[in-house]
Amino acid sequence: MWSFSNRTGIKHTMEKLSRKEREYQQRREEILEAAERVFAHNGFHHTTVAQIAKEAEFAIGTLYQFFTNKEELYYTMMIEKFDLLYTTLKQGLEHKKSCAEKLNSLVYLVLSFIEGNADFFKVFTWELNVLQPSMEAKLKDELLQKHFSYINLIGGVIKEGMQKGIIKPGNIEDFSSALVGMMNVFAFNWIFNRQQSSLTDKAPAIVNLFLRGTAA
Amino acid sequence: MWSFSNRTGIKHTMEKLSRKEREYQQRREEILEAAERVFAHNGFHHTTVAQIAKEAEFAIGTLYQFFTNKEELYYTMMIEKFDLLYTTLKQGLEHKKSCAEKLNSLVYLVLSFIEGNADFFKVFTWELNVLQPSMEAKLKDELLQKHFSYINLIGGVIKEGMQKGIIKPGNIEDFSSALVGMMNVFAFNWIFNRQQSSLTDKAPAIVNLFLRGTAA
Amino acid sequence: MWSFSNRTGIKHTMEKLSRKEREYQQRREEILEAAERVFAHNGFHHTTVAQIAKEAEFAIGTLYQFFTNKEELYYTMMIEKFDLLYTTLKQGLEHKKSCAEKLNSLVYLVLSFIEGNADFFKVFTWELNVLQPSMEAKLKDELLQKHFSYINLIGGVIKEGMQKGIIKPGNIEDFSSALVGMMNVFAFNWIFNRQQSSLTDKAPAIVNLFLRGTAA
Amino acid sequence: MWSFSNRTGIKHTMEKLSRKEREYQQRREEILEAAERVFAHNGFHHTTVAQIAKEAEFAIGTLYQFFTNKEELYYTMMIEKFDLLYTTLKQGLEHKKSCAEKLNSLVYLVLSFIEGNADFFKVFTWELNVLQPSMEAKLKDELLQKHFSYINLIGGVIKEGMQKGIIKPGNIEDFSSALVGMMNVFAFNWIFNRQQSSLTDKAPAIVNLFLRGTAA
DNA sequence: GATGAATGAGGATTCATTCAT
DNA sequence: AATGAATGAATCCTCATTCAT
Repeated sequence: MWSFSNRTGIKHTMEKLSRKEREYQQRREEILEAAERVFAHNGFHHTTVAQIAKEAEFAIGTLYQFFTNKEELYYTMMIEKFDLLYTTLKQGLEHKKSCAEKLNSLVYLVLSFIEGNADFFKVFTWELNVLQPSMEAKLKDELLQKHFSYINLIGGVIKEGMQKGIIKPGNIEDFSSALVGMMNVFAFNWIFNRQQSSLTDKAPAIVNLFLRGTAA
Repeated sequence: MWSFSNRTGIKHTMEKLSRKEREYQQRREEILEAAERVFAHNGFHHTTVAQIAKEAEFAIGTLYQFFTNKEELYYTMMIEKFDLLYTTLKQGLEHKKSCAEKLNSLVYLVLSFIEGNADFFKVFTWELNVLQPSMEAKLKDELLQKHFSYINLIGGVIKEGMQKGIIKPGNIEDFSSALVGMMNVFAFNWIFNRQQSSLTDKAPAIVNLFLRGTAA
Repeated sequence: MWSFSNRTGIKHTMEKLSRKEREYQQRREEILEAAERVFAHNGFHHTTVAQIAKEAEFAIGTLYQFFTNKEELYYTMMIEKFDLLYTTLKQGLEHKKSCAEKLNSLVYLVLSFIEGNADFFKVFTWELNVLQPSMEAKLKDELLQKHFSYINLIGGVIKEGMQKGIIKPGNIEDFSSALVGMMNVFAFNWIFNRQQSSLTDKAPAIVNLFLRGTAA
Repeated sequence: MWSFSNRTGIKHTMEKLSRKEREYQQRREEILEAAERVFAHNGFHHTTVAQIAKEAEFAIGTLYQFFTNKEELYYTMMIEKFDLLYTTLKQGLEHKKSCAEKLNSLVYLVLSFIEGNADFFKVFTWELNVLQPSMEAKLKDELLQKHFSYINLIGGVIKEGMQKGIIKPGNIEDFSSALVGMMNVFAFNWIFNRQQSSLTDKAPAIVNLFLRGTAA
């Protein structure tokens, strides 16, 4: 009997804790989303902490309970986006069999991610290295790590293509770079042209050019 | 008599003016070069006008007699670089006959220009749009114009390739974008990897991938 | 019967109240002690309420149920210390007969108090008047009152010495000041030199200089 | 002939340079004086840079061209005061013959200096160590050096007294401390009592107490 | 009664730009 | 024309205090 109430007690405690935790994470997420919107619109240096606070509907001081400073807020946002991109790709490619299928999905997923996170891409392409002389080396390194993971994931697909004889032997890094480069320009142009038309529509052209260009 | 003195006068004035003008241009150029070095090293926002003045060995106030503000200095520097790139390409492609030759030269010249102006490319890729919310719309437009000229020049080569049946029919803009995208990534990586190896070495790989990918 | 229950009731109530009261006083005291430690270590302005709360192992909000603000906490701590010093001196001098004995004890007790409350002295000497432009005039006045009581107590001993013909006639305030001044410097130096040696060792020298200097 | 005009030229240059230098020093001094007034009135932490700037009739930014930060301004002010005190004492004691004369002058000069620089003393006594956890260790050390110089100067006079048999053998440091302690309390009281009466009037009493107390 | 997350006023510092010399 | 000292608006961050739970 007491063991039950005890369990209930534990449960209750757990619920309480997890509610707190949940609320904490929720607020944190709200702030990150607000930050993404403002950063993407104004760029890192033209964004004031006050703007983000207003957008997030929190007081300035509150932001500083979640992130130690403006830069951490910025990098954290970027890192979480990369995590999401990575996870999305990982899951999306899991069940594809052929290498061509994988490449198709890859390009499609990336472009579609960018379509859905235009703000992030804007920030990513334009400001990744603006913060160069910053002190938050740790966070910056983490961000670069995430970027490498993403590049390596692409490299993996290409490597597989080579092994299967679909892609001609060559420098995997160069091929990955070429593919990423093409996706980025299209994304860049799409954002610049105010997102008329659909970015994902360009996927077939990119895959086609890449596959023919690298065909064995 | 008067005509002589007049001529002399004119000549003298001209010489004087042109010396003045020459000196003016020379100082202006020195400032732009100093600016390029400092901007490339620190990025736009982490560069102070005082730093540029020191690098250029002029007083702060003097810079403001050549450029109305920090931003104009920045954009002017960028614009002049683009002009140089454009001229270089124009001249370099002038006497090439075949389209393949042109493409080869194009890629080689661009990569080689970037190698020789790494600072500029650094700034260009990373900060082109950092200045978004700025007021100097006029200058920004001019910079975008220059960028388009450069893209169009590439488009011209591709169009020619299509007309000659070397490149399969398709969206010229897309093809240009793809090519530019590939060049940019390689440049980006090269700069990131501290410029080990030569960037121009990558030219054949890029052209090959592009030509095979777009072959008719 | 009723008297019993009454007594019990009263007793119970008293006990309850007094337990509550006791617990209240105990917490209050814990907070004050924590405050003393932190204030002495960091000074008033470099101490945050959060630090004190952590040191006291209470929540921030709890402190505010015992003290209306940071300043009150500070002054209260100081006042209680002065009370303690005063009581210690009062009791310590009570049974001394001769004036010389009293002076000896006085100096010894003060120095020994400072030795045992170095933190307090640190705060006292260095920050007594830092809070000048503060609003809590009432508390500050109380603190000054306590300080005067302490000075007067010393004055009393000196007065007695004059009446007994041991100390030459003169301005009692001046003599007290001189004595306090000497004690303070030694205390100051002792704290500054990281409390090597014993501060109380200096007591004879001080008393000697003072007594000879003021001998009738 | 040219040598003369040359000389004139040099002279002119010298005058020009020295005027700049003179003006620079003058502004610097004005700022320091304004800082002294405001710091003494409000204490370090209750003084804002804006207040000092207003008092000095300069813009905030201008202060930062003379002093790297608020703390440096503070310490510099203190250090210069100590320099002045030291020089004043040094010169004032130079031509005194007897040790008693020297002690008399010493106490008189110190008290009189404090009278004329009440603000400085206020700051000195109350805040010397408030800045403990600060980073400007270099400046703080310099300030302590100046303080030691002052103490040593007093120690020198006492040592001389011992050698001449006027002061009984003993710990010079203790004797200096005792004297400084007495002077400080009187100064403290005088400042506290709103500077009624004259502080220097207390000099004879102090010297008398000290000399009798330490007589051989 | 206890808690500690949220608040936002306040202050130090930077730096593009001006203008008197 | 060249200079660079003076300016002060702008912005990041801190922390005493409050109040909903």
